[in-house]
Amino acid sequence: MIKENNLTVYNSLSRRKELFVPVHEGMVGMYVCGPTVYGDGHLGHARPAITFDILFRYLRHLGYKVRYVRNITDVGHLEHDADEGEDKIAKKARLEQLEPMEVVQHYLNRYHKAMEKLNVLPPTIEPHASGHIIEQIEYVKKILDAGYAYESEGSVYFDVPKYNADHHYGKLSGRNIDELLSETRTLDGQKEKHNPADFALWKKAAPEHIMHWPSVWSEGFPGWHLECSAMSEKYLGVPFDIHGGGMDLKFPHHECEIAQSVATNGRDTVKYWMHNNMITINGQKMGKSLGNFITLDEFFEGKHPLLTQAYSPMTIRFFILQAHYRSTVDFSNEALQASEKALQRMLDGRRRLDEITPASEGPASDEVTQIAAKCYEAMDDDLNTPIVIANLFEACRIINSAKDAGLKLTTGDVEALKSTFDTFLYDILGITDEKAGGSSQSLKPYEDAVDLLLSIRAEAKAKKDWATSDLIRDRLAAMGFTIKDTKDGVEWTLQK
RNA sequence: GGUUCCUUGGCCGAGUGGUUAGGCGCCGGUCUGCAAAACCGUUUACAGCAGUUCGAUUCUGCUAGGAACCUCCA
Repeated sequence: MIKENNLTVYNSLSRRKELFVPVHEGMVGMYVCGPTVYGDGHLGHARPAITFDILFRYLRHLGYKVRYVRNITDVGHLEHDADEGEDKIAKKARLEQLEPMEVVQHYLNRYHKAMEKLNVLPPTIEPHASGHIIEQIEYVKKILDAGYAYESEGSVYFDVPKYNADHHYGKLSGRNIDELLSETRTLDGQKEKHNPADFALWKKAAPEHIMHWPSVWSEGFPGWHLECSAMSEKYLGVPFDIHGGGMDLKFPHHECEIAQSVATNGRDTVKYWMHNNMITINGQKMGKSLGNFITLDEFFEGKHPLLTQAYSPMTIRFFILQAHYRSTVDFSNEALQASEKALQRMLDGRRRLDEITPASEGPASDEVTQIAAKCYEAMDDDLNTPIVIANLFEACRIINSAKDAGLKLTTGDVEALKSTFDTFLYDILGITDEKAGGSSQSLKPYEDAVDLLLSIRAEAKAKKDWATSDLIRDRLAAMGFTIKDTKDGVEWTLQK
């Protein structure tokens, strides 16, 4: 059963927000371009993963059965000039003297671990490009049959001008063919192409190329853009609902996907194209090739010259969600620290909610019920997570006022607030509270020891023995414990 | 050069043709043996110029600055 809703999403193709209506009632197929696994995941990878995780979670919350496909690119991406067409994965493998698939597995494992820390749900299907060579070869054949491709020296190229005569090549990125024809840079292999704007569907492997497969054209490997067309259609059918990815993939990657799909199917296969914006560092895109990226593990451990401290995965997640997914967001320690504190305030609010004793029986007030309604409204408005968060902070203010300023809440208020937090903060935004789960058995005796010290301090305080009480407080603080004297007694936490 | 887009208060970041974003910080207050923490409250903005309008931060044009893409890239 689908919840009553008016979800609108910004469709990059139409450049406007559109009401989301699935192709098949009650079901959603979404495909998101996943990572190329030849290096550690960095902050940039977290953006699409989290953005589309939110979409995935929200669609499921609304009651849709969602098939979420996110691919693993482990073949086919070419290095530029100097590498002479050698596959990126293969190149790295040679440098490290490992099997290509060993490199893939290594980085894929690390990627999965980072995603798990960020509480990004796994997609329902995670296909590897290397596992779909047959499908990709079949796809090339279909494009050849449709007449939009040609073979040349063992490689197969997509005939962009021919395609553009029948359809519009460039409609997603807003490019027109004339400028592409005149401005595309000359790369090697150019002579084989009829036109510089044409792109490879199948590439004949050079002798030193490690990863290659047999085909009727040559021993080679599939072109850069083919895997997403082949795998999305295989698992989601035609047409399907949502295709996502980073904005940097609009051209050429997604433009070429559209061309391939339209050439094969004679129609558009994607209903909604969605693109997350970039994360910048000092105003510039964070990326592998720019050498200015910080890996996720470096964030979690604080080990990078640009980082003044470690940031927890939840801080990173919250930081990303505090900006809209279509805006660029600029990394800085100051911004991350602000998010860290903001997240604490949010989680404290939820925890304090459990400590509130309702002042009376009764239904929830309008002020309280409006919060959830506003959260739904914000999510429906193209996943406006910053507004959701702002509304949850409003809920925090109410909770804190009840706790500290005598605001009276009814049983209905408290229940409604709990439900709002659990739905939006935990289920939809995917924020977890690491402290809420209770501690592991092995730590218990140590925790008891800290409690014991603090109870001695309490006795000292009662006797106005400030020297002893301050000694315990200050020495514990020096070890990394934060001691909080609250109205209801002492609380402590250990900073990681 | 082309395409697309951005410029909001000390900082990060929403949004809107007239009505409170939110967070962090600052400041004030409550609490406290002191402190920290916590909580409450407060603060102010829409790059510049011109136009449309009763009224523009929000629409249009120009100027300045910046970004992404045009090459693997989230």
